[in-house]
Amino acid sequence: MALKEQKREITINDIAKELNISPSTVSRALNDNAKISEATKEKVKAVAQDLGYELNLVASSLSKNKTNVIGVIIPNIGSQFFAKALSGIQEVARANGYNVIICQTNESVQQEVDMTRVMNSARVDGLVCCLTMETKDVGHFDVFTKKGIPVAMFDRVSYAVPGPKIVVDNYEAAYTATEHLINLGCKRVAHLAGTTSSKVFCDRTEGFKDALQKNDLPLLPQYLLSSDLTEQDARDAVRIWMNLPDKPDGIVAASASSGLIISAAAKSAGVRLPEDLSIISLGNERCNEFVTPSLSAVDMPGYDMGKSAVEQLIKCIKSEKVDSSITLKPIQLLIRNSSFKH
Amino acid sequence: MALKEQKREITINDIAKELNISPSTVSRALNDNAKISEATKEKVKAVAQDLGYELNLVASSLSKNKTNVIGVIIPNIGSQFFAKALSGIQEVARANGYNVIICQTNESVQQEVDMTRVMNSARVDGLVCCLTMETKDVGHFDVFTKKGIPVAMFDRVSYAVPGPKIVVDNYEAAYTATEHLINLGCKRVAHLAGTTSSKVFCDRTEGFKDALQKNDLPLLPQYLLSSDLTEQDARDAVRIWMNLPDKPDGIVAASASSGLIISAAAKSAGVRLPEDLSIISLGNERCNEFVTPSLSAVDMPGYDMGKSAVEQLIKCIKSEKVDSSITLKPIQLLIRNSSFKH
DNA sequence: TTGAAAGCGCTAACAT
DNA sequence: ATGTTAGCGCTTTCAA
Repeated sequence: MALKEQKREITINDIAKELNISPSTVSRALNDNAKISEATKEKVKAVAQDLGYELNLVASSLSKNKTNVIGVIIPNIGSQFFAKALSGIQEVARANGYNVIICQTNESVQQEVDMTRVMNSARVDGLVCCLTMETKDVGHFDVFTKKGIPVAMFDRVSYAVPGPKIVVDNYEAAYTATEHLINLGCKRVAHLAGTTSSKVFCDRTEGFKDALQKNDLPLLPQYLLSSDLTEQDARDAVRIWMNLPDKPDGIVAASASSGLIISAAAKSAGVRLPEDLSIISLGNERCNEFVTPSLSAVDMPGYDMGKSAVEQLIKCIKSEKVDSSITLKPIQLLIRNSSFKH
Repeated sequence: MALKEQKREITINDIAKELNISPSTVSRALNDNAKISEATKEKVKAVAQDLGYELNLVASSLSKNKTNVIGVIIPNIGSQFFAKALSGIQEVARANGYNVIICQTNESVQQEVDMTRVMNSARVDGLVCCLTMETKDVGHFDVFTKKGIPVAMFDRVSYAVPGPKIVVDNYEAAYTATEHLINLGCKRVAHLAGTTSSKVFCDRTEGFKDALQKNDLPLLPQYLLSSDLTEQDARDAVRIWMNLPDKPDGIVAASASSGLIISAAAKSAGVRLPEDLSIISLGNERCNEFVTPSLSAVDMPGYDMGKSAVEQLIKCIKSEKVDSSITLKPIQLLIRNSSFKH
């Protein structure tokens, strides 16, 4: 136990006194203001260093009415997609001198609403956001829009909120994945879909349906299961499908995690992969390479999306214009052994 | 493109004018000060709501000399251990009204040093930190210690910095894992160790060595490989070991990721798991359950460690005492098929 | 090139 | 129970 030492922080006033100059000169010198002589700058910086001065960002923010902080609201850090996005966000932010404050919503709309209030109170200069799967109403972003604080959204976005959007074509992702299975020779392709309240998952479902139709395959209702994509949902889906008289011979999983579970469940049910059943997941995780058979996937570029979101956001902050451009990031079909034609 | 609207923020002064009372009364009312009449509080809150007032945390922080922000410095968000820790940190922080600003060091000491400066400038109320594998000198934390700002460290800690420490017994983890393989009948147990500049990995190596010794197994130098645990390192290790006349029949991997790669590499080299080779990794990831054979591991409780770190930190912040207690979190041996006795 | 002074929005000691 | 006032540390007009 050590008592808190009451060493007051060094301020620009301390530096000013030390040099017998005014605080404003010190401030300007430290900020490399053009009108300050090199001599003064050097002296000021030397003393600052000597005294161990560090800018008080709180005071600076208050007086500049700018915090240099970007707020990030994401559903959960646990998913590799978001972890990568966060890395991208972090890196670009830091490289541009922004700090990042982060909140997870855990897919709860209420938490999302709460978090926007926190971000507003913190007076962030901009917001990067991926909505929860359930977010319908986006009124909680109005406060930023009204103040001209830009909000960049990625992946799960709402076009009702102005600001840059970074997305992938989820329809195409599912279409490509489904067609890949069909090209492999699959005749009975099933889809474990996500919640219908999320556009991302609706698009994926549409892509799935259209791929079947374009390839003259019937869409059997029992082959299209919608769920929250929990572990249990995935296991249930496999159980249901494998008890059908006409078992599917191909499965498109709406998420990376459900794909992994489907594959594991099918395997332990004695289904031979990929001979009897091909599987592909929408969303790729590191693990997909390690399982047996390795799991094919459509990769969504998380890192890139996070990176672009902040880049666009900073552009808005700097220009004081809110640009509602849409950036479509390319997806990538990763064919692995779970869907390999022999 | 929308032009930034210049709507000034609502302040307590606006509320004060509206009600013909003083700003301090407003401030007190909003903060539920005991000396303010219920009637006034209600009026103030009603008007605040009406006007869409939101506390300016920047101004509040400056005047209170307290930001309600906790800084977090971690090596990388990509690892599941840190992602979980971050979740724990986030949750406890938010539940206690703290915001969290996060920086990744990417295992770079220089970045770690830079990040401490940022955190200092941001005047965080406390710091949660997991050191890089290479951090030796910890002078960059002195600035916090001197000011009485608590620094809680977890996993990779330095006892040279005062403050709570949340750790696991890495010696025990490796000892337990190694002995588990020995009990299985393994006679030639190898260890892919991490860098010797990190205490965590040194402890693990010691645990490995001692388990061999206590069980009267020789420690052959070629069975103990130290590395940075990159993907390439893991592959190289497998190649080296599998070309030995006396191939190991058990491997203890110093990290979760290296364990997964070792297992995959061994499999594709045609080694039968677990018949010819048992594998266990120190650190568990979701993926360990999904690979074939499922990969045994010693689980390190990331979520719990993050949670405790913040709990202890907040205790220090509130009491204005820096408590250097050490919390040892229990580890868990997860026996899966990669080390299963038949 | 530098200084003086006001102000960012809130809090808190002191007064009433 | 409420008002007055000063101040947190910095930036920024305006003046010199």
